[in-house]
Amino acid sequence: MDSLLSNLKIAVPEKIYVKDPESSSLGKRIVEHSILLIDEIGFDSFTFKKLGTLIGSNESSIYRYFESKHKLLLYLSSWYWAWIEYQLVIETHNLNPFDKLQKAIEVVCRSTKEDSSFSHINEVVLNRIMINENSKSFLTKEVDLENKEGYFVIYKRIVYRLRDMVIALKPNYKYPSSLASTIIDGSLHQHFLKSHFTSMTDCDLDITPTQFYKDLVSKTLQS
Amino acid sequence: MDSLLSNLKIAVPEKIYVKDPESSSLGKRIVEHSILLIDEIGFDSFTFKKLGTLIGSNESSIYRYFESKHKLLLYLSSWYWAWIEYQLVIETHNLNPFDKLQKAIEVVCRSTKEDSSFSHINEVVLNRIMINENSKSFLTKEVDLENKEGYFVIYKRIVYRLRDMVIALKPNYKYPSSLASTIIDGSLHQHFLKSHFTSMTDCDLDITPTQFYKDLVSKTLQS
DNA sequence: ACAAATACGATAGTATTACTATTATATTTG
DNA sequence: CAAATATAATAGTAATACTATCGTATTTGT
Repeated sequence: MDSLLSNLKIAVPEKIYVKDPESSSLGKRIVEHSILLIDEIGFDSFTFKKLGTLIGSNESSIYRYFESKHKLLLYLSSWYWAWIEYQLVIETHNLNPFDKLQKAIEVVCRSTKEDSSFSHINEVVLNRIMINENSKSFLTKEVDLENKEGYFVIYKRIVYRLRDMVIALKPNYKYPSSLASTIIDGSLHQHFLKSHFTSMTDCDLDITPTQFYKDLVSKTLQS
Repeated sequence: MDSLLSNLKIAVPEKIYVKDPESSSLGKRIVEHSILLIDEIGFDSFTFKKLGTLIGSNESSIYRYFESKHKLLLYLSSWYWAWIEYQLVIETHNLNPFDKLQKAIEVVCRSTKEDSSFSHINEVVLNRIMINENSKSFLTKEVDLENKEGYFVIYKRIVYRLRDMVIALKPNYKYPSSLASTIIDGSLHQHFLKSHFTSMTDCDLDITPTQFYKDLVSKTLQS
């Protein structure tokens, strides 16, 4: 899988960036270290100035790639979901409807354990960022405008893929879209609870969000 | 009826505020209009200076009630969940386990349609704020510290109540806590999708998040 | 190889934010 | 009526989230 990925470029909606960070080594360093810095100090405290200092570059140079830190978060989010989508397509290929959905849940709910190192992006850390910060990419007053601009297409496509698998397995189920979006958003939430509010989840070292959602979905669709 | 009486006067953890906003008319005006202003411009653009101007008071006076806008959000969130808990206890009283859980789901998932006007707080608008901003109250780097300080006790108590109802109905179900927290967080998310990402949810004018979660839970626990 | 285009770094500047501190005045209470 | 308390007004600070300009380095096309 790693070798396949090395020939593929994760495609992110163009309007998100001013200049494609994949097109230069500075751009790659910006993305690479923004992930590490956001993970370390949190998105709220993260600034382009701090990032500039960290990578020995200038604040103004970073603005030539991303017009704001919010756009950078949208970029990271899109990249993450594109990467998940890639795994989703490959790993669910050629399975029967039931196994396909079960495998899909596994792909979207599992926590990333290994940095595939086919790129400058550390997927383990990026996964942590998504758990802590992903909601902030759409919980804004500009969400409708940004949605129109296409900034959330990849995220939505994942939900559609899951929804279609639900429909394929159980055509008369009434809430395939809501079930799909609940799994995606809910599993990030369960991972968060696991780290910060252990009393509100059953997930721990032994039980994973994947198991919870696999069980939930199979019971919901069996009857 | 355990904590019903103690919640009649909506009780918020004391450490959240510097001075109890319920103790003065200025305090009440701060809370009342912060809700309206956050709803209008969003929490990210909300500042104490703007609120001061709006209520014809001074920024510095607001700081005597809340030490930061984040603490104010924690206050609003606690107030909201305390108010939900109040309804939860009353409306689920004396029902059998199945009806009790179904009613509980209704209470936590329904959108507020009427301002009960028993206070200066507009519950309809507060409900909208929770849909858009509630996650921001815990998705921070300070979450563990603030959790220790007890800022999330009411929110957690709601999850525990739901969890206990799940256990009462189906003692051998493996994931009662995760199911409970999924309902609470997930229903706010479904409401958000309904307003901004209609293609990712089945909820609309006819179908409510309540229906989706009632169906989900009864199917999950029946088998 | 050379000019032109582009990228980057350095510096400066702006309006706003998220506060803290001080003092003066108004209001409540004992 | 005095003392205590609450509020308002003003000022100030460091940081944020940018924009603008300019000079130099690097890349590129011919």
